[in-house]
Amino acid sequence: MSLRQFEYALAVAQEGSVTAAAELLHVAQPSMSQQIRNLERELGVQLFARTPTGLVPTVVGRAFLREAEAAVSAARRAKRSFHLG
Amino acid sequence: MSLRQFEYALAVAQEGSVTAAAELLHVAQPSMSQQIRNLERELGVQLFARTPTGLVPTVVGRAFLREAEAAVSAARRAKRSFHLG
DNA sequence: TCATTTTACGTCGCGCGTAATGATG
DNA sequence: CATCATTACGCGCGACGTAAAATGA
Repeated sequence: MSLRQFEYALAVAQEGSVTAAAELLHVAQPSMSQQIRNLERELGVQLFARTPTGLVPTVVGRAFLREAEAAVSAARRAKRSFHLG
Repeated sequence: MSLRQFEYALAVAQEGSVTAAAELLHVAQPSMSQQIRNLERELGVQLFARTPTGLVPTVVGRAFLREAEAAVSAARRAKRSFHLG
């Protein structure tokens, strides 16, 4: 369970497909597909429903994505926090 | 820049030394020392001042740690988010 | 047949532990 | 010399990309 996987899941949710999310983040599409599955496997939960045209978040997926968004945002703030103080 | 590194930095800040933080998180002490340095190198900032008795956060370190805490908390909530909805 | 995801597989970076070294009182 | 951190080094896992296969309209 890594920040990178969180970013992947958020991108998939935003783009609606693994393919679009992968090119958005400049990674190979199978790599992203694999990481989404790894994340679901580790959590023991299906985050996305597979449709012929892409992936759509499940109910539990949406709950997860809200927290993942908070985690990624906080991590980005952490990365830049020293620019202020 | 990973969640694990965030947890390491928080543990070091809490415990006041790499040694204590390492045994708290059940990792070898040099491994944690290395990760702290990797984190500082990646950020380009010294997060902790080295003293003979351990490590104490710098000013920028404290700013970083606040955000890191938020990121780790959010990640933990994400991990358990599906237990509710 | 075209768009998608998934599986298979080899590679490479990196996080880890052990051991050795450095630094400080 | 005791106690801390750091450096050195090798191992193993996992994230990645390429290629091939599956699935569906």
